[in-house]
Amino acid sequence: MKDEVQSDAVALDHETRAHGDDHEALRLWLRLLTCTNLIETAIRADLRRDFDVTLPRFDLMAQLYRHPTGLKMGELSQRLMVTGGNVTGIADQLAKEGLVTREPDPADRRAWRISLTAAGRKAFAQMAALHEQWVIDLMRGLSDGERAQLHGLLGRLKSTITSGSTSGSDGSSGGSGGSGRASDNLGNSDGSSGCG
Amino acid sequence: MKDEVQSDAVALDHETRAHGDDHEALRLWLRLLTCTNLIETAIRADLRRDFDVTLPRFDLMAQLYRHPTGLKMGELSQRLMVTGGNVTGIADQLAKEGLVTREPDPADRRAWRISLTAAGRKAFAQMAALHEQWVIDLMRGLSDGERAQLHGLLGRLKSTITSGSTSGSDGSSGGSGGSGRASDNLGNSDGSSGCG
DNA sequence: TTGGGTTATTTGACATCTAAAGTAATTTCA
DNA sequence: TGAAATTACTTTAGATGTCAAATAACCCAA
Repeated sequence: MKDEVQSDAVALDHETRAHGDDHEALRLWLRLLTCTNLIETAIRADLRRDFDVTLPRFDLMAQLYRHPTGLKMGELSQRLMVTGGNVTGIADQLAKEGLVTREPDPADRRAWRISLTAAGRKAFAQMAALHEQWVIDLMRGLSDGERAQLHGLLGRLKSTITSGSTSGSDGSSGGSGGSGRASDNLGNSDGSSGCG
Repeated sequence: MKDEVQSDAVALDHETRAHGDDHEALRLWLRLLTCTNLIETAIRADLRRDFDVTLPRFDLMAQLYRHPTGLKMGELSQRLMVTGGNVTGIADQLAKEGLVTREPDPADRRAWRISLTAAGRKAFAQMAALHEQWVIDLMRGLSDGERAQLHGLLGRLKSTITSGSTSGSDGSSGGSGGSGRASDNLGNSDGSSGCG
């Protein structure tokens, strides 16, 4: 084992792009992006290795696991923070694999109610435990206090973004605001790649 | 202003999936994911609206902007934290649009050296200024101190993940470590969607 | 009750991405 | 030197994702 990996070897990533004269807000954003990418990549690999399942499928099942009653496509779209069309595809596949069911919503003929099948619920439960352990592992370098502090700050950041949604500071950006369809999915509350 | 937006209206997102008995590390991860998604979605929409450019293309150009000498495909792959095949595709398109050039690396016939063309450099410079303003805007809800603190904590998290890469805590996860190819891109340093 | 406007999903065209396999050039090392 | 192991990229197949347009069902009001 070469000893060069540890000490000075600066990792290359988004943040590397940051420059001395960049605003600290920009550097903060790049670092946030890097952390998310690192964790996501790790979990994705873990899920594939141990369960041969993809992250989006896992995420969708995770949401359903919390709602035995089932969720509508739109609700899934919001919680997963992806477009409706995307959910259609993933749900279709899971249904084809017998992990979820698609049933017409009794109260609204336009909507569908998606829920986990017994097989899906069982499969997810197994994955969830391990998944949670992976996340705990990834975070174990931070102390309890640091994690709490980080959680709090991210909460502030989230509410900041969610509320001041008009975006266009005052600079030169065009007017705009909610454009077409993508904004339908905004205004969620916290992420979905959780587990059980 | 309606007072309903602030108080109770819980946003739906990944974090919504978190449950009372979930480990706090898991909730932290979901919140981190949500924040990243929110910012990414906003910036993606801004880029499309004002410059009709996609985020990955912007990111790739951002990296090159910092390196007038050019970067090799592999370096781009590392910094952008995506697979090599992905970079091939995006670089090809940018080349076709005349924004970057692909030249054989004089020192290594296997490698290519990608750099911005004059047009690409000019185009990026225009986007960068506005992009940085958008990010500053998105973060303006946090005080200088909070941003600094967040930056620091994320830095700790990043180094934590980067170093303790063996992943399998001690729990039941399989052995593993670097699997096949994706891990080639790990070990970077901070994100890439930065701007000028 | 009949329009018109809104909402829930799907579809289609494309742009990203990953994972895995293939190609070619470089290094290592006996 | 010369074959084995590496490294840099590309390619292929398939899964995600977005955006915009199309459908269908719901809701409100005149």
